[in-house]
Amino acid sequence: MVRPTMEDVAARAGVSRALVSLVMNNSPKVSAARRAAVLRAAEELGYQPHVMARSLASRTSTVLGVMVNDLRNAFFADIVEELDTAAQVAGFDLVLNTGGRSPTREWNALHNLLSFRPAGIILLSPVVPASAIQVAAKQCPVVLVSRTIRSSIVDTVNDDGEAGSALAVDHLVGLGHRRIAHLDGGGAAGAAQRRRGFESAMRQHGLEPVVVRSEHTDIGGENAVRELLATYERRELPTGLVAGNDFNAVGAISALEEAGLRVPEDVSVVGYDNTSLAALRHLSLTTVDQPRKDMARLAFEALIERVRGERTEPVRHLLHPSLVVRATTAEFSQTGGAAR
Amino acid sequence: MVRPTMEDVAARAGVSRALVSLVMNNSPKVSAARRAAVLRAAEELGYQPHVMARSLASRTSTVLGVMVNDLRNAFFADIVEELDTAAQVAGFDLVLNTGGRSPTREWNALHNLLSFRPAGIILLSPVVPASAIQVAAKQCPVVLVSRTIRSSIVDTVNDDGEAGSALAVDHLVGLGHRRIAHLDGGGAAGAAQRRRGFESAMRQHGLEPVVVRSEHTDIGGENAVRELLATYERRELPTGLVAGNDFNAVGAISALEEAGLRVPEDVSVVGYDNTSLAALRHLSLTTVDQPRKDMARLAFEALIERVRGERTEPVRHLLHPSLVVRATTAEFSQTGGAAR
DNA sequence: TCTATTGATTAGAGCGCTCTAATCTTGTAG
DNA sequence: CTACAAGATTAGAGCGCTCTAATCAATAGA
Repeated sequence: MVRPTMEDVAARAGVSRALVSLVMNNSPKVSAARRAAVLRAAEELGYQPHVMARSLASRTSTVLGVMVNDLRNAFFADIVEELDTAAQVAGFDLVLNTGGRSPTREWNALHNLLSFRPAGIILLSPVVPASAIQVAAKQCPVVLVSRTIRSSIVDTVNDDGEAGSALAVDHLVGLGHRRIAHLDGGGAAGAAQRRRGFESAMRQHGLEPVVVRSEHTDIGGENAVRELLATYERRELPTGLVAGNDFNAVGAISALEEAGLRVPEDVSVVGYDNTSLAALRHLSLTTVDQPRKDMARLAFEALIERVRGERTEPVRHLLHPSLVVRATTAEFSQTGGAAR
Repeated sequence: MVRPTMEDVAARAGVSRALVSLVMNNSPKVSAARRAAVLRAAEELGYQPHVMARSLASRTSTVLGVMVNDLRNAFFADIVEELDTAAQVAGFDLVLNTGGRSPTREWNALHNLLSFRPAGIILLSPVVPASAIQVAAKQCPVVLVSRTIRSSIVDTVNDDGEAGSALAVDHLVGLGHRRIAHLDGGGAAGAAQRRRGFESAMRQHGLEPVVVRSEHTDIGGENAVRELLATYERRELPTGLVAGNDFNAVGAISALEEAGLRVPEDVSVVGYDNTSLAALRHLSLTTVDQPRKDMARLAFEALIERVRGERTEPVRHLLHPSLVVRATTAEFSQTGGAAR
């Protein structure tokens, strides 16, 4: 288990430790002969530089701290995957933490990341108070994804939840729907923006926004629809639903079908997030897609720019979502739709 | 961005660096007065030990390397989340890599992990050759999840895919089904075992196993069912389907319903993996559940045992999956099922 | 009063590397 | 043959910490 050090390689190659260091960092000022000798010695010994020692000595870090509040959320898992891909290319390593949606746990996690003296930190939808983020940002560059903050030293990357909801509303209105309801995600991340976007888009169309309190789960969607069914007469029922997210949409569809209403013939439903769920042909959910890849890329780039000191002005990316039209939305028909 | 060091804390507290070190590692041999003074100085300066420096000096590591072939796969994301939770409790930090299902990329990722001189490494369903794993295992303890290997220094944690399929078969047979087909996952991880388990379970019941080549996707499930429909007369069609995974099952259900067959009245379908998909009330898929939490826990424990040197014998955990019965399976009825 | 003994504190070497400055080689011009 | 610049190599300090061994202080025993 005891691994060779630079000293060992130097001895075997018959050169100094400093020369080995130069070779390992492929410095141009090493003669071809020595370089070959060192490389061979390293190969024979199975030598590999010690990242931490290197980091200590060079006062630089190749570590990027990543804290994700919940990795089970496919959205964040996707982002992490993209971040890692970019990091590998750029020669960085990810130290990853989960915050479990708990401020205190996140606070600890953040501390752990900082104790690595990382080059930078990316926080995915953190729930810690802004002050904690500000403290971290004084130690190294910090980029926030799916969270905003008023700070001149923190960059943020968000999708425009308001625009996303507006996209859904516009789509439904374009299909002739007038009575449209939003299933609100409550306190979930991004839910507030989605609701705001829904409301203002509806008003823009001169329509009255109907908002039902719900949750970002399928059960939440079911309950919300039941409430709708209990509140409105059949003929007054909204014919278009803008769900808080895809799970919510699926639940809504279940409850609608249970009540004898067909989707999309009687009611059109739009989800949000474009999860793998939505793409299933079985569901073919019309939904709003957040450009995760772009978000990850921009977050990574913003961080690296700061790390390299290429920029000091804060940057706030607000990405435009897009609508993926599938089979749960259709033209509004007075009569209640044609058969399939 | 320049952070205080132990020296700074020592100076402010009026003690030596060594004493600060003792306090930071809460050694019992420090007087209460000094401890308080040091702690206060540290607090005031916002001092935090430098993990890498500590690691270098102490010749120990709190880093656990984790390589996951695909984080987008919810199964692995769940495992990572669990691993991190355990790691945080035990005082370890995760350095995470993704392998992108590519042997060469995985090989690089593995090297990156090793360059941290981690305390141990956990590989989630790696595709690198066994020899590479063996090489890594000579440098630090290695635990494999969802992958087997013949090695005396590597621990493994797997779910018993054969048993899982058998569970599905037993369930269907118990419901009276006799013509049962398996939608094979092809080269996907674990697919071979699931098929073997299916075949032997069927034979055990004195039944002829029917295997249709498919994939672990919904499209794959649809195509497999279409093939089945094209091959068999209606009355000869399998009445039970054991899908390769949940996505596959959903696709199969789509194709069945498209062909006018009802699930579960005409055909019962069992998935595999118990993804969030299966739990949706809309689908309510009967499926096989892999005990992810247990798998993560056992993997972590196995690694820590090795790290602590408490065990040198390899351990091979084979976990028993369980069947989650939901609404896509029902008793076989000669007539083609009762109404709902 | 002096010496053990125990407990608290510190000096200083060293972990594996980088980096600056110094030294050693060449090659070339005078 | 000397001088010197350019290139190649190395010595050695130092990154922030730990850890062993040494030192120091205070109490107890004789």
